[in-house]
Amino acid sequence: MINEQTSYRVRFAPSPTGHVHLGSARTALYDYLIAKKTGGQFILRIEDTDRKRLVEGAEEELINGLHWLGIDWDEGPLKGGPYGPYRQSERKEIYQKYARQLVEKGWAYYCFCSTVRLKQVREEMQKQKQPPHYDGSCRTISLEEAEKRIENGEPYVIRFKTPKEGKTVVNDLLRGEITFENKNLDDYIIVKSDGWALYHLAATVDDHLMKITHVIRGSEWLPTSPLHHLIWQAFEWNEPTWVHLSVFLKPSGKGKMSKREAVQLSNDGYSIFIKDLEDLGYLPEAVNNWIALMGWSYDDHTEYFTLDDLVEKFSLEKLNPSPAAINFSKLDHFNKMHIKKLSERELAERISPFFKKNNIDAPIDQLEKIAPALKERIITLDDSVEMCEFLFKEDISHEPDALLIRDISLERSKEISEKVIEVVRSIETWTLASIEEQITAYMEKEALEPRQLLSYLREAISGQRITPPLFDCMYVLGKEKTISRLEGSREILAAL
RNA sequence: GCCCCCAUCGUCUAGCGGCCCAGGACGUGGCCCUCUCAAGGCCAAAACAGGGGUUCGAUUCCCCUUGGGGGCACCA
Repeated sequence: MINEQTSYRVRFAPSPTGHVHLGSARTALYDYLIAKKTGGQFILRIEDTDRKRLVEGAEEELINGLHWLGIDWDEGPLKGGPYGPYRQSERKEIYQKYARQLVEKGWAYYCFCSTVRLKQVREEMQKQKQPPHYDGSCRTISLEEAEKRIENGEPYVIRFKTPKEGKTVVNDLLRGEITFENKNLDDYIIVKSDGWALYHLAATVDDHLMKITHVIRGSEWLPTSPLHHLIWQAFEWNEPTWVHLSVFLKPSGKGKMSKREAVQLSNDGYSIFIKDLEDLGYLPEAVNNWIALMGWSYDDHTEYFTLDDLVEKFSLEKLNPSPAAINFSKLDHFNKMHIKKLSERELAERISPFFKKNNIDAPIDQLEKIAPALKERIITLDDSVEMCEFLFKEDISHEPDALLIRDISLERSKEISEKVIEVVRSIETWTLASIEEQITAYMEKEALEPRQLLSYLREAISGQRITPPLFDCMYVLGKEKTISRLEGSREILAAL
């Protein structure tokens, strides 16, 4: 049963019915990693057979999300491939053909029960404390009679004829053998009355036709896995290796993510949707690193991974089957780590869009100069705007009181605000080193503490209480602008 | 109600019978460094759900209980 093939063919098969969330992204990532690692192929397949649930733009969002994360597929939409089409909505006839095969082999049957009757049956079963299953009343209809009724235009579905006795054993890579009593299984519908195949049939047929060796999917599929196993057997096809991933729980660890929690999260500056993460200032590198480690580990201490590292180190055997609570402070941590690893130029390029979004004209070259200081202190990319927008704005404002130098008289403050301008003027070569040297010398001369003079200068040139290191700020601001801001502050003080 | 899965610090996890009076990371607290904010350094508190077995020896294997999660659609 275990697949001996060394290069894996895996598929990520989302349905375009909403936003892509962390759980799907992690499945896609694992698919990508194991395909790359084994020199196999990663197939993207769109499962859009339920026409009613389609959401406009969802497929585009999905593709953008994967691109942003750097997860590229070998076969699928946009790329094509030898086993296409890769959109299930374009494969309707294929599923019908195989469904018919199942009927002919006696593994499936036509069912003419109305939804009204089905509902009644279910309710009756529940009243009797039985699993709410189909009662199998159409099982006994002969193929001949069924075909006649179909010809007469009677609506029908196709059901899988699940054995009533015995057991079905599914082999999961992480959990081993899982045994299900057939009597607890249902005669699941595999083709709807509109002629579209349901997941169970469509995915099985596609996985076979696309030569998938390993199916990596969420553990919400575990309860229907015996059905899938049975369908594979009915076709006498070689089953892929099943890997059911754990689910993600909400940050508290109690229950899975609900809509309410998702809203609460976005109020806190977080999101479980991939499309939001970019705008929130997260790096795809960090997101990958973070989700990779939710349910997988490499050893007892390594935590920092690039995508390439992951490709090299990833293995299905180290997957953890237990559910994992989402921990956003860990995302922040990884974001900091990956920001630090960025070159100054790269960081400048990545934060630039956030300045644009805030209508601040921040030249890349300037951003690059402040990048070293920024690297050490921003958590998300957008933090950089708040921290150094004053460098690029024309006007800044002050609370007059904030300009007062601590522990000295107002007169002395005024005097220093005057003199320090001369010191700055006298700096001939505007470099980080000379700025620091001259200011420090002046500070000593006046017997001022750093917390006095430098705090004043910080407020004077920025209007902010928190900035990157002062000398870096002055350096990037430029001599002229520094002087004019010091003059502005001097005026405010003089008026007090 | 029925079926299935899971179970180590608050959280993510290492551990696949003795290396473990349980290791790492995030977060938390303290100290040092310091021009703000960070970063960095050092230190601390913090876990094997409970009960039975198996074994010379269980966090590791088995069973039960409890707890948590998932599923029971003409959705995936």
